[in-house]
Amino acid sequence: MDRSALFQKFLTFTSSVHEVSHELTRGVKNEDVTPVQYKILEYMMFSQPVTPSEIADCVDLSLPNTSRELRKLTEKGLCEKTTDNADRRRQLFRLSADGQAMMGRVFAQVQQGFEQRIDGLTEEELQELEKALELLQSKVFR
Amino acid sequence: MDRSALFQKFLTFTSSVHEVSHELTRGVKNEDVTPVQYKILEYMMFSQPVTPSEIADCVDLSLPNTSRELRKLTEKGLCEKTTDNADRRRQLFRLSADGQAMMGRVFAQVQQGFEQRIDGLTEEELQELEKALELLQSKVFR
DNA sequence: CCTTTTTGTTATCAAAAGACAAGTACCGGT
DNA sequence: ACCGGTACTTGTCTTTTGATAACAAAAAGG
Repeated sequence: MDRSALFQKFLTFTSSVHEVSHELTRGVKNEDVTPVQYKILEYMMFSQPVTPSEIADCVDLSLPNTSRELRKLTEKGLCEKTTDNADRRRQLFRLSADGQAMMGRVFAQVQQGFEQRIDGLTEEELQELEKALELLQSKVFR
Repeated sequence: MDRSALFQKFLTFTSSVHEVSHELTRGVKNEDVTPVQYKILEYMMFSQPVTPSEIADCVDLSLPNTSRELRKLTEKGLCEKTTDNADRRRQLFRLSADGQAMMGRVFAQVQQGFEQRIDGLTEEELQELEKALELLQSKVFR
């Protein structure tokens, strides 16, 4: 196997993935959140509740800046803050009803774009697709 | 096939791809370019020469801001500007020797990270990998 | 108690990025 | 030669993001 050729394919592939996901989330700009704020909300969709430290780690933001953006999101009514009673230094953030609703809209749009892309594929092709996703996920993108 | 389940896998997959490519290009911050400037240089690696309009389209930047960033990159000696003689309104940008060298370093580092990830895979697994990349590229990320 | 450490917030400042108005130079057609 | 459109540049202003110092509150461990 020619490793360099494989690497080339890897490069164009990742570039395509970026392009497509950018394309799919394009409509997010309608909503009143900045890119960084969106990343935070997206992260909160997967794990809730979260502390500022966790967000800072995963979204690659300093703690002070994370705190600032969380405050802005809270002011916009997209997330809510509570104090952890087990350790009162820790603050727990979760999406508010509005935040849930907004991210729901975004994901629905992304899903629709995805469905459109795989529209017309046979059942067999879908199965191959799933296998390919799992394979790459387990062997390269982990 | 459960489309929702497939969509879920798609989501976690793209998120993993982002994470990994972020991880692989982490060292770029050593070089003296901003993220936007890096995207421009990366684009120039694939197609050269390019006009400001093409860059603006592909990197999703307004023309004035593209022009500004290209000026900065030129001042840093990372790219060069020439006028298209066929149409003297058009400006052609290409990487300078320094720019080529820098992007070469970055790509070498990315390649090394990639090799490391696929290290230990058998010849057969590599073949499967290639197939999977091609499949996803052709059916979803196009 | 009394440090020390952890967790988070606030306040600034600077750099990067986005938006937009205005201007220059060139092309293509008339 | 003129005119409308294209390609790009310049200048300016705002917002977003990044970095850092200083602070407060709670926990952890003597």
